[in-house]
Amino acid sequence: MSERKVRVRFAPSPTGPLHMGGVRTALFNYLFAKKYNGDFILRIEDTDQTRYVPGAEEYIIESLQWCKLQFDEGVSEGGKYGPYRQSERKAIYKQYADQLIASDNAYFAFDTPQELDDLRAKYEAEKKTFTYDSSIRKSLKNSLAFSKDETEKRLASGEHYVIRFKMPENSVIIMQDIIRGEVKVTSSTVDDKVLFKSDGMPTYHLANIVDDHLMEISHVIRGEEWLPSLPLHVSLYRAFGWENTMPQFAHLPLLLKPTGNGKLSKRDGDKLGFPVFPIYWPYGETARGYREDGYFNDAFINMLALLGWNPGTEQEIFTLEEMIKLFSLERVNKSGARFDPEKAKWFNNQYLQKKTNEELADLYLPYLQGKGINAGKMMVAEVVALVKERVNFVHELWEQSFFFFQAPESYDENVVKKKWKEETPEILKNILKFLSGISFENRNEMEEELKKYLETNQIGFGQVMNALRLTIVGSGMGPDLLTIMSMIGRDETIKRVEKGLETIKLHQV
RNA sequence: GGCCCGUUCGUCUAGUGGACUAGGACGCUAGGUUUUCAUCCUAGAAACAGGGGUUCGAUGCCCCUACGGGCUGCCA
Repeated sequence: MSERKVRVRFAPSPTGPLHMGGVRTALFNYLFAKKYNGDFILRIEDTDQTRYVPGAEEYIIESLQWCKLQFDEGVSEGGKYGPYRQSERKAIYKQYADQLIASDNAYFAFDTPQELDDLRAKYEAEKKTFTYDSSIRKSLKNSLAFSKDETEKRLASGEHYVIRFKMPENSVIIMQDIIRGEVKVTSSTVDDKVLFKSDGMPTYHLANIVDDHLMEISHVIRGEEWLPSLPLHVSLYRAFGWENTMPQFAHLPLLLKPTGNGKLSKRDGDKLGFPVFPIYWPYGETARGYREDGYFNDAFINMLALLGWNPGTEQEIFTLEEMIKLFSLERVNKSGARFDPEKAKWFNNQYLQKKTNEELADLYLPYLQGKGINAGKMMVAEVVALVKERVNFVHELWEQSFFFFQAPESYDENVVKKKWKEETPEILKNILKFLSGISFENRNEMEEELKKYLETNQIGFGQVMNALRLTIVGSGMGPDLLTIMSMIGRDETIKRVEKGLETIKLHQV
């Protein structure tokens, strides 16, 4: 067994906001690394200068920070395998491409993008697919087809060229994937991928092999969309002579849309009303984030972890530490996981219910201040205790508890219709007198008094409570009414009942 | 089209040849608790894609079909 230190990398491309699928890939890498006391590395794959988006790199870092996924090495942590930004490693790649040319594993190609586009279009018209491979490479413009002199001449003249991998012919490439087991592919079905671009930058394929090798990456854990290029990557390791230190591969199942077909994409969020990104993306076409939508970072991570992985028990709520302990790539599913926004809410609910009233009060206080309400923490904690089980998010606390802080501004029509009877105003007027004569200090004593009062006056409990609630809360919802009354106090209670008596009567006319 | 990967309740999943009357969770439905609403409790509906093998025995192994997904760029 190899005693190699576990080193994994998360290698996003800074082309926009990182979506939740990417966060999950980072999570699985992190869990795996920490489980084996290994290193978790951030490498920025910015080899495509045309797709670079300012702010994306910072966004990625902030997102993962919010998720509490700490890197051991990376663009901001540094490390002895740096630099960790591929654009800053530019000088490294050319020599490796040259090495492949020298060993006859790669060749120069002079076909212009336009020529290739035309070829693809021509093939398309005949319902065929153009692939730059061993069957055709000899008839295209490259150093395999040209004489040595011709190639030299073109190179010397400064003609643009790319370096393509000379994919081995007619061999069966057998690969091992930790999640999927053995995967076999006939090499002839893989095309001669570009390794080095005419702008002097490597493609992903070259850069990722070279960097993983140089950075001593032990395991490559990435999305399933990379599985088709695994034969190429394995062939590259072989061509370089690095097969004995080649990392082990694990291709994660994709995250699918909640409804319809296909993998989860940016647009789905707007359409179905849930965030696709971890945090708010502020540039260009902005996008909402889980953080801003009120999700707790640990709930978000927990939810993500269970999409494609589970420890085989019935436990569903895990701390990061528990996940690290229990994680294993062998227990990652093979099939794509459809994301369910409803279950995401449930996870947040679970985390919210676990918080203490004081913790929630601290989170709720700024929200209240935003509404212009200055309430003490003790009082808010009391309120939170009464309504927290009714909400999934901190911001939902407001609609469940606003009546502790301000009088209702309207009255629910349906409740008025159902509970506001002809005799109601008369009953409430009498209740008003009763209320001004009792203490509001103790909720239970209030109930005793009220019961006595209702009994002597021959009034039913429900008859008065529903209407009373309507005037105090504005609808038929909320926690125990006497508790609410005792908390807002006698003056406020009486004010609301009087206002209700006025307003609701007017409604009836 | 070609290549590759996959397929258990609507969704996330448990299941590693007999323990399966296929378990849990979300959601849904019904009942109970609650003066209201929500919570909570209880119950319920709900799945092995289809067909062939292999085996004494297939959810689990093999093959085919169907369906789903990914890739097919000088993108990653």
